[in-house]
Amino acid sequence: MLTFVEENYLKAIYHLSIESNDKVTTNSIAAQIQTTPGSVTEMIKKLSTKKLIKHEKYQGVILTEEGKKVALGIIRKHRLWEVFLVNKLAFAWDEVHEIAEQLEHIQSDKLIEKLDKFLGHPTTDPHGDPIPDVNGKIKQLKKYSISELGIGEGGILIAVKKSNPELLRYLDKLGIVIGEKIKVMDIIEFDGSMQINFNKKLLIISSEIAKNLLIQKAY
Amino acid sequence: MLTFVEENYLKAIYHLSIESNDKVTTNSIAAQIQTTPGSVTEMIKKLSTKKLIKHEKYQGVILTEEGKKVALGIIRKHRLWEVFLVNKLAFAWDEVHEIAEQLEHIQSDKLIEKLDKFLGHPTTDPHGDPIPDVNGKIKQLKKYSISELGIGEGGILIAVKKSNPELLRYLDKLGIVIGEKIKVMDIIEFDGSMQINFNKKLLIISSEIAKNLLIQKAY
DNA sequence: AAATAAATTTAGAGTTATCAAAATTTAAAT
DNA sequence: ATTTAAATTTTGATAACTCTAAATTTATTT
Ligand SMILES: [Mn+2]
Ligand SMILES: [Mn+2]
Ligand SMILES: [Mn+2]
Ligand SMILES: [Mn+2]
Repeated sequence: MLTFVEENYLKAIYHLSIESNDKVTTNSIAAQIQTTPGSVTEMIKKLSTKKLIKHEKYQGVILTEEGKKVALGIIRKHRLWEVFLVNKLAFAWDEVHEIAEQLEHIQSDKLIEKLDKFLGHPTTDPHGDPIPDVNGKIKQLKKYSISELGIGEGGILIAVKKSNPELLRYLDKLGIVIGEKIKVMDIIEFDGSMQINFNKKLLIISSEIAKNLLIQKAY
Repeated sequence: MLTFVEENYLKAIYHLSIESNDKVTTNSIAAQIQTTPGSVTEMIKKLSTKKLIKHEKYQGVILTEEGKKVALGIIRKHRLWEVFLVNKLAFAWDEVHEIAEQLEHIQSDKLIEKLDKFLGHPTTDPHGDPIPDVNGKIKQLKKYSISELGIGEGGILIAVKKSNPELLRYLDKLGIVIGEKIKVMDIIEFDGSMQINFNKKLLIISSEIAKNLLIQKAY
């Protein structure tokens, strides 16, 4: 049985490993979890002896198969609870992440099975992120940030990179929601901001916002 | 902000104070929480400095108004989650207590408000226990254990004293459910077991079971 | 190739909660 | 009123996690 803290470390390492496609560094973990490098090193030792991660001194860590399975289990719980909060309790999508951070640690396999059924076996959470299945299988469909696109390119908005409440509320304000068509109309060289066509409306977004909008390319 | 452990102590002290109508002893807390008297004394000091309980050395503790409010808030959460688990996720009534023990510590006032609304503002949990309102008001209608009754007396079964899974499953087996009429038909002097009329069926129950069946007297 | 900078680990110490066992106080029995 | 028993508190030690600051290793400049 893992502690609350151990679970959070595994989840953080998983997320960082997806971003970097490589070994995860001590400092990046410290930044993600908002703790100090010294604490991270301590926990790395612990998770290593439990064979949840592999670690060579000064060389960063990677999750073992077992560690990855645990991490995906927590992410599954997190995202299912987010669906519950939005679809059943009528929370806004920017309010649910913090609460799900707590709910993801509730221990009961049966609870998650029943919750999944109650929600109608959803495949994505309110921010467009895929929900791993019971066995930890996750459908990672290739996502492109619109900041990588050129003029005239576009697709369907499927997710938002960071579930930051301020970001999500701003998107609400602009009328940007998941599932609609988005297309790059112009790129302003000066600051990288973009003119986009979202659902037949023209909008200007900063490069910082653009980075956070993830699409599935339309063929 | 209280820790998980502090919350559990306050809840335990509240429950014990209801049973005893008096100061709660160190040993009874230790038994309830399944810990040692030494640990209880340590925590008593901590909760006293936080003014959540009052304590005189060797004389037991009582909750302050603030402590009572906190305890009732946790009980409110516990019982609302139990309703959710039974009514929405189709758990059996003997399966929910353990999970609610975890869920009761999730911190979010808004979550509980919304959950309460989603459940239709229930007034009792699946075991018949009253749910405190947002302000900590609890409708403690007078409950009588049928073990205190004489032959011919009875009422409506409104609650079960202990939410012990084995007990609850046995009651299921006997067909004993909350909300139906119950009446004492005979008392066997030898071991205190009782013959009861439950919902027009005759049943024999041990004195141990009888103690746990709580009724509201019919007038 | 040295020197400097950055990242990582180690060392030492603090917090919260736990336990077993000893010491103290209160309650019960003789 | 003593003695004995029971309840409670204190003491000393441990576990999990945290921090700051010093020491070490690796990476980057010059
Ligand atoms: Mn989230
Ligand atoms: Mn978390
Ligand atoms: Mn319960
Ligand atoms: Mn609890």
